[in-house]
Amino acid sequence: MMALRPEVPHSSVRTSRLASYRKRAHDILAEHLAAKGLRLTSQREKLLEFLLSRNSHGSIEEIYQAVRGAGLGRATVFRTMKVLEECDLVSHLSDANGALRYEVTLDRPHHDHLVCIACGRIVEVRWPEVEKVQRKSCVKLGFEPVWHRHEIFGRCADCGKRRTASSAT
Amino acid sequence: MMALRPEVPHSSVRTSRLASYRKRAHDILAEHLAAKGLRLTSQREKLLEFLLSRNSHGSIEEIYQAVRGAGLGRATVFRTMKVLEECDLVSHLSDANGALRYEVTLDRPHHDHLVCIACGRIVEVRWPEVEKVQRKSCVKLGFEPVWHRHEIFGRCADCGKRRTASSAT
DNA sequence: TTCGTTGCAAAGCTTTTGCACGAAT
DNA sequence: ATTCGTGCAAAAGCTTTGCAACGAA
Repeated sequence: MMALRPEVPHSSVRTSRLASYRKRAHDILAEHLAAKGLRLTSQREKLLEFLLSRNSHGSIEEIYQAVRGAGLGRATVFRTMKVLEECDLVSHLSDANGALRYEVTLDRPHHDHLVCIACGRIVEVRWPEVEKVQRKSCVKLGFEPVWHRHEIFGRCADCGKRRTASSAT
Repeated sequence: MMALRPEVPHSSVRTSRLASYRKRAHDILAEHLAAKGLRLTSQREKLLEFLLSRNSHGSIEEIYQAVRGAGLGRATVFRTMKVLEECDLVSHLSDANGALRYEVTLDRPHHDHLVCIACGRIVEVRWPEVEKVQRKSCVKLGFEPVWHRHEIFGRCADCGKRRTASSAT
């Protein structure tokens, strides 16, 4: 069921830069809340902190299990993820069952996902050409895009091999 | 809430061709069922018939409301849509709320969807280049695609205009 | 006759909501 | 002191499942 792996923003970053990255994320949240007359609570801070430290397409349930020890309720996780999405710190995708998953997007280029239906692994792929085609289509049709979802479900290399090994289809 | 509009397979087709189209769909279903040792029931036929006659991204609920008069239960609609999807007569997409929607795919080229979050309208778009990019990526990564989902959510031309008319954002 | 299929209602999941208490400003 | 946020549990969607009756082969 896909453990949450610790992951660093881009590739490997020095501690100093990491700290500033977190600070920036924190500031973005604080500003967003202030601008909307909302409050910076310990729950919102803890959840953001957790996401920044271990970021890998976590489902709400996984995220909740990880932070409930810190006293966060399930409903708060749902509610807070929405707030974080509003300030573009995270964005959601949905897994094969349609359940929500989130990933941190601050400073990360846009990408789409290949989702393995056998092991649940999620691979990120960058498709600049695809984005260009999409944008052109939308302009042409007068369609104003707000968000999109582009996921390919199938068998990853490992699971494909494992399958061929036992029975040839 | 998107009425189901009558729609003809491609553009406009003569009755004779339409009849053969339906017959072919029926045959595909019958063969699929026979091959799997399953049975051709009146419910499965009625549902297929309905979908062929009025095909437009119907949600399960809409489809159910349309055929319940004919004595089909909601569970049967869910179950039958899965069977029809297995023989490639229909395929599903999900709307902004994540609920299932189905469309007939027999003889229809692959396409993706622009979904209006204001009025629910679904526009189909063909993106051959996007498909090519996807295929290449999958081959390169050894990822064996099974199905995919590519939907852009936003405001359609009409809803965008309607919005600008009242308040400028 | 056999066994897949159906409708119904109950159960399952994920997500949302109502409410009283707690906390940020 | 306000007013928003939180946790809990209940409620709400959507989909699946158990089961006795039914019907296709």
